[in-house]
Amino acid sequence: MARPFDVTQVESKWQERWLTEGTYQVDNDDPRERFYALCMYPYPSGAAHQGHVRNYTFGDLLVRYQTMLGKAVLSPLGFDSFGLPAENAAIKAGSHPRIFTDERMKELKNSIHRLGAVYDWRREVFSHNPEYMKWAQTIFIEFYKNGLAYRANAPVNWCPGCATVLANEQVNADGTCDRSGDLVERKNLEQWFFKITDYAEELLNDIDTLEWPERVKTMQRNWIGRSEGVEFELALASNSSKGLRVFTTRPDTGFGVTYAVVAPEHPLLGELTTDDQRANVQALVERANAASELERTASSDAGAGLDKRGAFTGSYVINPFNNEQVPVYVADYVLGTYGTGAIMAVPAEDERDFAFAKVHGLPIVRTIETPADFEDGAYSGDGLHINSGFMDGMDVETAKKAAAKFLEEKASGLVKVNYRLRDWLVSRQRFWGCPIPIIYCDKCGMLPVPAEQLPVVAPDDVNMDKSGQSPLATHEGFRNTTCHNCGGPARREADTMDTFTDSSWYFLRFADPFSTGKPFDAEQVKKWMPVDQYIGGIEHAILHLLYARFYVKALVDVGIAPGLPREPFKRLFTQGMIRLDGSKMSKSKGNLIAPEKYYDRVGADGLRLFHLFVGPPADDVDWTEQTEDVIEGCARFIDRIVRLSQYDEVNFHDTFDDTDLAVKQAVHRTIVRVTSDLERWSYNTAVAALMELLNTVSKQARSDHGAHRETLDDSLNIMLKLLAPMAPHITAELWEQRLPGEKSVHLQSWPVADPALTVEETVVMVVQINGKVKSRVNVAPSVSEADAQSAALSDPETISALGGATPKRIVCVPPRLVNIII
RNA sequence: GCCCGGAUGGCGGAACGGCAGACGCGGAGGACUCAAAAUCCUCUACUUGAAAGGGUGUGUGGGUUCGAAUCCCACUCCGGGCACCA
Repeated sequence: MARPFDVTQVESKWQERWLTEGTYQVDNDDPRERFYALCMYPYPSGAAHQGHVRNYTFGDLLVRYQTMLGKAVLSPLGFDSFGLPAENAAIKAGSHPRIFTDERMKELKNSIHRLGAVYDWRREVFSHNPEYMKWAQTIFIEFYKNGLAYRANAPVNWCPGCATVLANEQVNADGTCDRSGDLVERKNLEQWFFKITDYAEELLNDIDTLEWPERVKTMQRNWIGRSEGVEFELALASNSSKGLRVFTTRPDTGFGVTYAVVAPEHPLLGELTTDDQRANVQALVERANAASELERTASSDAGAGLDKRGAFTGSYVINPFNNEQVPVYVADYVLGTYGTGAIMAVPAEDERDFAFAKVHGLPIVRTIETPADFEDGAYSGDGLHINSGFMDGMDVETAKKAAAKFLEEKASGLVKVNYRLRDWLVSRQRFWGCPIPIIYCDKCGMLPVPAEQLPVVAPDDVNMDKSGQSPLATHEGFRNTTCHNCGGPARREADTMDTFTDSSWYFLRFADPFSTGKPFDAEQVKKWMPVDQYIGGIEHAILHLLYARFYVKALVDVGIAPGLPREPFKRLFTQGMIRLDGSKMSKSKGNLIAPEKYYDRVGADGLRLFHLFVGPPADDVDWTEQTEDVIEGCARFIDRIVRLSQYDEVNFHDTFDDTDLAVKQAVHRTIVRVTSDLERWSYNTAVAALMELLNTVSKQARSDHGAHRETLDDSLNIMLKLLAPMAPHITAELWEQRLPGEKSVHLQSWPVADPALTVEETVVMVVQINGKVKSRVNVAPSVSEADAQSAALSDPETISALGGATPKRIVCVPPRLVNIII
């Protein structure tokens, strides 16, 4: 493809200039209105792929557009540089993850640079930078001191492939590891947790204040999983001073309780089990322990619940509603980690209880009248209560309140809210992460590492082989230390922090990486936060976006970020994925399309235009054979602009005439269109509008009649400004060629349309007969209803189409249409 | 099973109750050229018709409306999330 300019030369020239002239550096005391534009900082996996290109194209467009609007735009970038892939690659290559990571960072940075995306690199943050680690550890210690970080023995998700524990959020719905795909095992281990559950309510409520895609908000709401109910006591039949606490969201169905169930992990199970049932119970518990989390909690195609496995404990409890004895079972469909680990079972109104009751031959008592067409099974809808004593005749909502009151008085009942959200497990038994800054002293116990000893950095000569324990634990030099409190021997914590802790506050550090002696200066950060526009992939809908929200709230509360807004990301945009042959492009799948070949052929500008033009930014993109042609088409558009702005085959005339006015109007209407399209994330139509404008301008200028020189120049200059955020290199180059000595197109103000040029003098009004278009007439945009009607009825084509019929009714919507009903 | 999102020419998509298919890709024809590439111009939903013109058409079926791709109801298919959370 022969191009009218040297792409590589032009693009590298401008990339150098933006960098060396610090065009997009911005200071914290900048007096202009502020805008914080942020793309999720990447994991450095090597050269950029099309997903990165898409992400940074959108981000860069925003940075340049907001700058032209006159704002001080904060545009930082960094790297989420701790993580498993580097560690695994280093083990394989016999290298060190830092060497590996530094190389990948360099590659990625280079290919982002070649895209022409501009950042204030003075603010770069990367996780394995000791300075960043120091503050990450400081934050951990502050969380610890404020009771937000704690150590506990708990059943945790263990991934054998990654040889580490995982957070709940990193386990897929089918029980496999989000990263390696291995089946996750359940283990009891001492681990570190962050108390995200303290913030469950706030995290849930604040979702309403966010300008985020509904989809993401719904996913977070579901993940937090709030449910309101009553916790109360079922007294043991054998000893009424003791009770089994259960949680239910349906206290109104209490009269239908025909048994109770405890989880296999329930602390009271031993006591509840009678001697004659012990063998059965033992077998059930053993089977539940052996079963993977997958078998226990996941489901088959038949929906929730496999076979309802359980065993009778031999004990009975008293249902407080009717004082009847009901048997207590142990079953693995009840989870030890949710609610109280025990439930009251109401088979008539709960599907799972129903299935269990059927299998074990337990009675089913309906407490809600089922609708006439209801067949069989559990009925969970609304209806009037029956068989329910004082609740008979009440609807579900009313009965819930009555039952709660009853349980508060009679059964130590407590109205309670439970969340599906669990505390965030943050310790990892891996090497390439930020070490947890804690020591264990035999005399003084568990102590945070003092500030002056931070950061705790791992030594280089550690054996990282997967042995199931933390690599750092095997390094005696690291492990053994001295207690700063008593001077005696102590051991360091050998686990590292989840890398999601690093990505939970990097955006705060970006806003102020300059202050010394603290993670950041809250006063400085306050100038930029919250992020005005956050851009990233939908895959972070739960994990990163929930953790970061928690971090910011916690940082404010522990006093590291006083006065900061409690929500970090005001607006979020999630871009679509790029798919090749139906599956997501990713390094692990090995189906990447490198941008490099496009940089040489069509330029970063061509590739950027393609990503903007191919479809709505939020939609997925299918990379097909046609894609190559569309990319060529985008480069062709650039070439046409180059040729036109160099007056190639252009004719001129001397005086401004109607054809020039029409062009001028088209230009100003395009300003309106492009501006509104950029504001509403409709980049594909913004590019289309510019293509249309080029067609219009070029057609006139290259006709025999030609263009008025001054009008053409104005048109071209405005077009270059509108295109500048999308194709920054060529627009900067052409601007410089056309207007030498002027400041760069990127420092120009965004064009404003002249209202006098955007109004239409006449518009085409459609004339319909019975809703079908029969004719078109020209009318003034301000035409009255009466004039519109008479214009339609006197139109010859309409008269002939009517064929003498008398209109029954005429609908007038001036100036758009007249619809004649006959 | 529950909750979201989607379905428009050969293809990507446009149209925020008012001319369906902007813009681009592909395709056809033409100009330029010794020729090709590049570039430029014209046409391009389907169908019927020699043409003028007519008919049909936004996943399917209903509804609201003078008027529906757009709003409502039911369904089909595709994509995503959640899923024994009491």
